[in-house]
Amino acid sequence: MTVTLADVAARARVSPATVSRVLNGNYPVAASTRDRVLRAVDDLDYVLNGPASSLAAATSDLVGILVNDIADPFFGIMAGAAQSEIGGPGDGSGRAGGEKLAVVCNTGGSPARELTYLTLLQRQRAAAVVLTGGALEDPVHQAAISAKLARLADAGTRIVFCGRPPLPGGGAVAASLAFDNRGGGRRLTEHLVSLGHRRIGYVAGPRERTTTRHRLEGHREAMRAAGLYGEGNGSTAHPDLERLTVHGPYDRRSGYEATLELLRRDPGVTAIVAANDTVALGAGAAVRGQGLRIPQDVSVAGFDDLPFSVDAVPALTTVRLPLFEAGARAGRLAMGKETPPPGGIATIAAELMVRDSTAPPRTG
Amino acid sequence: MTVTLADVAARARVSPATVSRVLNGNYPVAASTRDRVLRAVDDLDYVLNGPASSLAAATSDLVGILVNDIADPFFGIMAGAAQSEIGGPGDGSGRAGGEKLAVVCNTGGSPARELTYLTLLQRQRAAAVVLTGGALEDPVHQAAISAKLARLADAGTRIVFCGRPPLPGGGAVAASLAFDNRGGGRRLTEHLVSLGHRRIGYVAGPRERTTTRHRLEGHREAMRAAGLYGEGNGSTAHPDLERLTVHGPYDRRSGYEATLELLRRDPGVTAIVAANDTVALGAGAAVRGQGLRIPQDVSVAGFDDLPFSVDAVPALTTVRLPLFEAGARAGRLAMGKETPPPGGIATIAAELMVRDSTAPPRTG
DNA sequence: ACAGCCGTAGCAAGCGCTTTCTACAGGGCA
DNA sequence: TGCCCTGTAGAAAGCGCTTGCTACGGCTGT
Repeated sequence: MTVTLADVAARARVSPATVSRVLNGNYPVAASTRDRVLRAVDDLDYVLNGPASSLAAATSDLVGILVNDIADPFFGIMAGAAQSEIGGPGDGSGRAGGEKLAVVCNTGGSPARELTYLTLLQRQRAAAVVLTGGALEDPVHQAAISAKLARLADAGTRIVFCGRPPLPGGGAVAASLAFDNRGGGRRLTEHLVSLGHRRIGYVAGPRERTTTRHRLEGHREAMRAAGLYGEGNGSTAHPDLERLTVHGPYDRRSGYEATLELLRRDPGVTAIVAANDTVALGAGAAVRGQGLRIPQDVSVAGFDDLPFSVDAVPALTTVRLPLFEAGARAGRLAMGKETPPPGGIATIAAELMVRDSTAPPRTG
Repeated sequence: MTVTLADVAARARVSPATVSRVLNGNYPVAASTRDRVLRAVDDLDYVLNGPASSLAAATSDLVGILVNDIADPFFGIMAGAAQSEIGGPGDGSGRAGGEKLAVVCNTGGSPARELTYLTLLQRQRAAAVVLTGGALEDPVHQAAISAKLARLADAGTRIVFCGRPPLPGGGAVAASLAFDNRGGGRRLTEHLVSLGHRRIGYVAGPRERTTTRHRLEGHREAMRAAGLYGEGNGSTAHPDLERLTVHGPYDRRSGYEATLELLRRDPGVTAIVAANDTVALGAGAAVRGQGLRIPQDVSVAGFDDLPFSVDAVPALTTVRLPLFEAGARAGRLAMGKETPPPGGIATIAAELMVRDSTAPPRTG
């Protein structure tokens, strides 16, 4: 049926072993022999049998990239960047070595699917796995993930976190690139406070996610530092702070509805901070829907600085995360092309981008 | 080292064959035996060796989804929908059968990478491949793709096109879901014409792509039908039509720059039609940057109706493509869960969404 | 009561590669 | 001239699983 190594060997009048060695380039082969083999490969249009190869060599060239939501550019940008570092040398025809199959797997934010994908990847004996985005904080799930990653790791799979905080135990993970969500959140709210805002509504992401919590903690740090809403710490916030916080998924609809809710709870809010830019878009729509102007009546801010944010009207004040750079670095780490940061953990800075959607509150 | 089928067999006191049959559920096994085996699997935390399994069975559970730009929600939405249909029954723990590993591969629009991924998938003996989005029209590349797909197909891989026109020859492809880009483009321009616009700038996508061409052809059909810019057909358009068309990649920057160019070439344009919503965002920014108001001075329209379009200010008039539905259907087709449309080709309707970014031109 | 089945389980032969070990031809050196 | 080393190629033993075929016990049918 399909062409096998043996067929190529026969045509090139060498042994299968030699063909294998030519293809893998990991053993000296005389130039004339190599040419003969390569010609035979071309003539027969031979394609290596991946499973057989992986079985015999006990390794595969699959690299998995797990994302929470593939339709969200936040993940798309990171995944694309990672993939570009993994997918072999440039986009050349290169039948050369390092060719890996970088694939992205969409968990939809579901812990069960995350685990399923990890198992599938383990089954394929993946060479590396990159986990992107915030993690669920449920201890049961976290333990399951840890265990799974440990097994993957000692089967030789390299594990990299990208935009995801390190595991409590550390353990199996080769490298963690974590965004400074807390710092970014803090600086964003500081900016608002410094403009004169006091009543700031916060549209948070889904509960129990590290990203959500860190950004929210940064926000509250800034609020408290400004002497607003007294003491209290992460878990026990001042009641007014709780009242001005609404949780929801990371999508525009959630931003829209949460903002309406916020405006209802306290018609006096002068600023809305959203969990991310997509949510901020929905928030902005809700604000305008109430007949309020941005930023004159209500300031709106996002997080991530996705490409569309600069084109929003008015241009969105947000926190820039170097998604592309982080994804690319994660890809290199996964390939072993870059040495991990000291301690295996790197924190990636988040930069405040002040644009036109925030301004001082209306006096009076 | 790692646990093998034989280990499980030993622990369950059965033969490896029996374990395999329990796991695959394709052969009668006594209930008591099955239980024993499953317990052993759990006890040992056994995970099937995918490559070995694929080798022996001559099939794999990999399904590849090729996209042009993973950071673009246009593709993300389709890919996510397809993946959700492929990834097994719900997100359940399901160690059940149909579990496939749906993976998305980002070609970045590069023909070479597209081919590379196809080869990699062929190497893995993928169960199915879904190709999404417009295709390059270069005959050489098209022939290469056709040949590759033919080989994949007769190695048993199911091929599905989603949002991509059928191959000239038809051939290997099991099913093609094609968007009615031409019709959508036509209706969009008809809408503008009916509002009274005559000088309409067109920011087209990259050359030599089916999507670009079809949308542009639809636009020109409408222009000619309105008696504007005389005759001429697809390839030989009226010079003025050419002058009001600028090509560029599918990103906001391209939209921005192309629009500036269009405004320079003819300061009298009263409407800008963009290749897609992302480009339209950039176009809108350029229009405003020139001190012009949307839609009072210049109308702007997009294509795709991505989620953010409704939140643009003003809300974007565009053409809605049912990306999620199409992706899901493609996923089902790839899994063989749905019978292909007659002739293997289905055209998916595109619906005009009139919103606030288009209005009659200023009289005088 | 015996032949024949049906329901289960095991045997063993691969699937198409990789890789260790062995073989062999030249060439350099003493 | 003879020996050993280097460079190159082949033989063959798996890698861990699937599956066609065989085996065997107990039931059914007559």
